[in-house]
Amino acid sequence: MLLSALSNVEPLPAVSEPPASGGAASVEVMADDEPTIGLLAGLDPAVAAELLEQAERRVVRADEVLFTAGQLAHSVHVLGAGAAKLVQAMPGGAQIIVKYVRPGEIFGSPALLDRFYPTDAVAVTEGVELRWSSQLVRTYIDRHPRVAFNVIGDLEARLREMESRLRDLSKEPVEQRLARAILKLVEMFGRQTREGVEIPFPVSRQDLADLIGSTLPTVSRTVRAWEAQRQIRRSRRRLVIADVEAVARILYQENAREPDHERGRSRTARQ
Amino acid sequence: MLLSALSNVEPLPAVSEPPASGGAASVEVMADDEPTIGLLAGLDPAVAAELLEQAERRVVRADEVLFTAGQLAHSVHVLGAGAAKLVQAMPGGAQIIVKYVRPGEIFGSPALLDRFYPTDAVAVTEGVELRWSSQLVRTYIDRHPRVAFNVIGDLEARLREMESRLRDLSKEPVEQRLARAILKLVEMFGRQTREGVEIPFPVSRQDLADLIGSTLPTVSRTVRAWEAQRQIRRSRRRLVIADVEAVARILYQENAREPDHERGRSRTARQ
DNA sequence: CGGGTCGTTGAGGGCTATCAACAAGTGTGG
DNA sequence: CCACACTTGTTGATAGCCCTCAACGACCCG
Repeated sequence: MLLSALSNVEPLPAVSEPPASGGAASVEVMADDEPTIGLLAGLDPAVAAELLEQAERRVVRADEVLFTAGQLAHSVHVLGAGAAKLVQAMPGGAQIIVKYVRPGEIFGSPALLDRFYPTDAVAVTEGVELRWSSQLVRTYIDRHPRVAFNVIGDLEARLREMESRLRDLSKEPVEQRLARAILKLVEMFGRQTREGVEIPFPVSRQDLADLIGSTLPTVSRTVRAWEAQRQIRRSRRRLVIADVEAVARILYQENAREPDHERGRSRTARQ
Repeated sequence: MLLSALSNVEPLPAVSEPPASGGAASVEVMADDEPTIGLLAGLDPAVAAELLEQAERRVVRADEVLFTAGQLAHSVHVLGAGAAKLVQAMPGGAQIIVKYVRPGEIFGSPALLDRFYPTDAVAVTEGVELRWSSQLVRTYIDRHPRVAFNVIGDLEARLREMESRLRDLSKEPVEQRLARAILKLVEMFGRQTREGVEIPFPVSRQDLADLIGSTLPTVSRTVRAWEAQRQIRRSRRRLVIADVEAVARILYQENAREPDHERGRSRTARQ
């Protein structure tokens, strides 16, 4: 009964490593419609199916809050479909978007350690959420170490992603940070349409600002300029990237001051 | 033979959760001299001892490179003593310090997944490094799931730390970021001396800049001002924080615009 | 004591946050 | 279906933080 549309996931592709997600702008558009659930990767198909069956499935509406920061984390979450954002509110009302979550990615993993959720999680589209009680996952980890590796892999990937964002935030101007953020969205969620690549959920200017650590007016101006150059369009609150490569090219404009021909890094080169 | 000074760690304190390391400025100074090795937490003492014995121990000099970014990660690392920094070089020669590592913390965990080290690791003091081949750790994870939880816990903690830094970097001016960074160093490495709390290894202005995403001259100016106010001193290349509370107070100066009395967040409040 | 690294300080200007007012889009109820 | 309220986005003006460039001083090590 809990098992429904998703039971067809059973024949899992074995051990599919998540893409390395390096800092470079590998411009690709998401292909698969059926999410690869990181947590189940590489498991004996029977075990995977069993674990999948025990997930609590739930349809979520857009803008629904999946959990909030500070709650005791009781379960581990994965999206079966849809998308969500992890948001951290700051004193004063500002907020940052820590991450967009796509189907298959684990979130809420602090549950495994009986910690508190560090962020709010908000669905940005209608979708399907799978939840496992932390206790259950722990028993699976005990019996199937592969599950632990899958969690570790996911956390490592997120850590790499955060490191990369930290780097960008420190050293790149808004324009490039914004380009990078959009390219990342394309890579994670982009759907090819006739008009270009579409991000299939609303992304407001404020969202973009919260993603790159900037402000609404600044983001607006920048995006506007790109709209004027026909690189980006907007159709009913959704971003459509008409010319992905043009956006990617922004990353290399005027940036990358030549790496300083001296052997030892000169002083100014370090910053 | 490999087993030497560290064998006395055997009677481990059970299940010591690492401190939550929240965003707030809990001003405390490190107390324990014998590191609690996260990887071994909560294990049967016999197993812990066994695993500890299998570590490859190595004395490292200050400034020694423990591994470099891009290398295939063959082992999981922990410091038995000393301190290290994880550094990510950026095109153009700039770099950022991703993290300072203290004794007991796991680093180089990508090894578990046969990935590549994402950063350079450089010792900042003489110290002791423990290494386990990734293969060995994996067999321990298979047999003792607690090891996996320890890794997960460590990664979670780092993720929280990164989120917190991302938040600060987005929204705080240099002065406060700097104060926060210094307080963090105090919390992680600070030793109480007669003159104040000392960070027991050299931290250059450039290091501080790389830590907060700023530049050497700016950091220099700021720190200089604090030195003039006797909050901070320097003795042979080491930071000494004379008045920790004064530094902590900087976090609250002029910051924290009042949280907006309206019920719904006003527009400007979000940014 | 000399070279090199690291730190200090000044001047200048660009980027972008901030403030503010208006426009456009979206959804709702009459 | 239109009008209205509300949210979201646009655009201008301004200020100021901090990066950049640059030159000099201090410290450390051989």
